[in-house]
Amino acid sequence: MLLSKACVYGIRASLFLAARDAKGYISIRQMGEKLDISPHFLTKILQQLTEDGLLESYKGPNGGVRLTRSGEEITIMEIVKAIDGDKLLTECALGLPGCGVQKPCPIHEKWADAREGIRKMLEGTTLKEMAKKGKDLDLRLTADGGFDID
Amino acid sequence: MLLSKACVYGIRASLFLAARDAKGYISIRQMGEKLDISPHFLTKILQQLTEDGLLESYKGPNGGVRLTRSGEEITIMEIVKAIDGDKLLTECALGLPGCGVQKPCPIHEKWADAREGIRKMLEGTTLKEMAKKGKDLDLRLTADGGFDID
DNA sequence: ATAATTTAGGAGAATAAACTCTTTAAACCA
DNA sequence: TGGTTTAAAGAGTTTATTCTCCTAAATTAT
Repeated sequence: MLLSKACVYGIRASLFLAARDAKGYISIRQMGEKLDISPHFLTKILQQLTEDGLLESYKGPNGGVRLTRSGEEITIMEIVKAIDGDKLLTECALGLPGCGVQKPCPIHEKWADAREGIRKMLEGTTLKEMAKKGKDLDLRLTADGGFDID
Repeated sequence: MLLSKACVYGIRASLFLAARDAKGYISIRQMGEKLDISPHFLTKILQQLTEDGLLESYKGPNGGVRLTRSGEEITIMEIVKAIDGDKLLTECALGLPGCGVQKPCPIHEKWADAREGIRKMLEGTTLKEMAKKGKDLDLRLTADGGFDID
């Protein structure tokens, strides 16, 4: 699999946040229910995004999490890096120790090309853009198969 | 990770076979030692390739495995499919249940493009081609970091 | 025949990933 | 102050992957 489940959950939750019109905090429990992700697990995942500065959290009643920056400025790449790291974009596809530019493995170059495609996709896609498309076309995000946020 | 470890091991072993000048069987134990992969584990993995018809095996002294077809005709795609299946090329990147053409998720289209890059890489790379490049340039394949086969 | 070599097959251990539960800390409200 | 709501932190459980080991079956050599 390209992305870990934790990473996918993180993306979906971030997308959910970007799609919300409301600016305030929303609780992770609520999000978990909407997205059909265990709230406890989601808490763990979003903690990483908070540590990385992508989200900010607030405790107590009416607390929760929200995006620190506008959805236009946040790419999926940032979320992937925060959760899965950047091994997807740096590591050799055959995982040979020490494979690099000096002494590459036989598919190093071809894989580098394919990887660039992935990088472009991740870097070239903002949360807002995805959220807008999702809302306009009523695409699939939440557990019920729709894009209803509120 | 894009490919499972088992899959990477399968590719490296197949590449090893394609790079050999000798036509006969070679034991999995020998290959495992050269490639620094547990022979028992490698046996399990290569069984899948044998079941899939990519390899043929022979028991007894001087037995082992060999490619059924010429290395020119075998692409990495076939090995990946035999070991990891084709979920990498069919499943949605966000893994949403039921995501498809009719009701895609918001990154469905972009991911489809990136995925095509991966598919082209896997389908467009033959074992022989990799083996030749590996030998010519003495690239990295075996545990010692070289491409010495015999 | 008997022993040696090798793949096949399956059970099991070790590790990692995914997920759950409990406790703690912060913030709010009555 | 005391209770409620929420994220944070960490321990524990389950599941999947990776890897090891043992036995069986096939083939060869003596």
